[in-house]
Amino acid sequence: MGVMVTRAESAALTRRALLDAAAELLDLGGPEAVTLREVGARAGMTRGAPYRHFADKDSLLTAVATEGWDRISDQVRALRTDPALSASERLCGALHALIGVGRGQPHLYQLLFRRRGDRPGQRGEGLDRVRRLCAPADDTAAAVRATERFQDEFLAVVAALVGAQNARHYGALLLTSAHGIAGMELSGHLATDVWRTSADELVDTVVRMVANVGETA
Amino acid sequence: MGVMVTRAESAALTRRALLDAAAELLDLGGPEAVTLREVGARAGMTRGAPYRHFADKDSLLTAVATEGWDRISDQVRALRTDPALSASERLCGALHALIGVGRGQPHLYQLLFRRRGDRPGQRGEGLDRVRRLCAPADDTAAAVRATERFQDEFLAVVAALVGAQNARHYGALLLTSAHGIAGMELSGHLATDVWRTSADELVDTVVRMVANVGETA
DNA sequence: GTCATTCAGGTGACAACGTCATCTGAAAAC
DNA sequence: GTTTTCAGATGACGTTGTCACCTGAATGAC
Repeated sequence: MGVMVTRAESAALTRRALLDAAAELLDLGGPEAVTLREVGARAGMTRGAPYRHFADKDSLLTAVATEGWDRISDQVRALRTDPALSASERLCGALHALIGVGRGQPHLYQLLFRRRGDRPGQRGEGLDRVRRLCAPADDTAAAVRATERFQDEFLAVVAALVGAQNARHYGALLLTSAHGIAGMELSGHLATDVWRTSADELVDTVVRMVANVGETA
Repeated sequence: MGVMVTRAESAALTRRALLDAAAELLDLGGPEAVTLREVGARAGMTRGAPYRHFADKDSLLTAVATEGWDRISDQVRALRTDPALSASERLCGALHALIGVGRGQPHLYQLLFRRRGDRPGQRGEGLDRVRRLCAPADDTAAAVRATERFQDEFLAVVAALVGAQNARHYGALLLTSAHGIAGMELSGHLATDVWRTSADELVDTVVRMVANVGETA
């Protein structure tokens, strides 16, 4: 086994371990279960160690969300550049990719669509009064970049179906609808005796409606 | 001022005060800000008092959500029975009522669509081993009833526009869409340079699409 | 009217958590 | 070789949810 020497490599490795542990705990029990102590323990360290890599717990979760967005963006990109798929198939695939996250990793999904700027009361500058590195702003900026990348990818998929003119409006419509479907399925508000339908049916209907408009208009 | 005598009246009054305090704190700073100590203080009591009226913090929040659903249900009912409104106006009104909650009371809105059965690790039976009253199950059952009432009201509004046959499917479609629009507006994911549209525009588009289908079909 | 019971509320305590200041040892820079 | 940097450990503090225990007043039985 290669002995780890350089400090940069070690830091990158521990940061990765911290992110993995946080993501795993998030999947298991939501943000409440992401305890800095448990994260540190799973990464083979003690409680205060994460503070060397993340400003606070919120920054850690934000970094997890950033990687989640990156992963979805990659999925959408793969769909968009798959020559074996039609435009509508690519769109359906992108929407189902999003909903799939809601099903498989509901806590991560909620984290992805968390309210921005919800950073709870910061208690002033601390940690030897020096920690200018890994400031909270950096993590949020990276998260915003990641979501923008997803939005661009998704917009391109929509534009291929309804044209560049209507892409923005109908892209927002499709994304918000899929988000609402995923959210209500996730929260259990969709599986009621009242609505006797499924998330997949709803997605199909929305896509069909938008596709019809895209053709006629 | 009338002196409070009977114990039942006193209990009902303090329960009301607790709910009001919790709702106010929720609006101010989200569920994290709803501290049992602060709730008790605002209700003129000490920290442990709420446990005589609610099983735990989660039950208190669930009760707040129940009242939120009740209020929205009343709004929709008022719209539904307003003779001065057309069917589509009633639908738009109901959707905007929901989105209005997302704008005015975002934390309450998120609480309304919170995942069911997310009750975090209950630590066993406590409080003198007697507290069979105000069990957590009661609050959740009441919350479910409240959401069902909303669903029924909303379904009736939709049925008046697209007919009873398609009401369930398109009702779910409209509700999920509105929920997604509200959620993404609330989280800030809608106000991006990518989607140059607004929540109101999206709602109008969705309603128009569904109305068209309702007419043609 | 008397007395036992119920029960809303107060109080002390505990564990868990986020976070900070401080310390330490090794890598890195010079 | 010396100094600086910095990842990580450790002790500590304040806050929070929750519990067991206690108290006093309203309630119901007789």
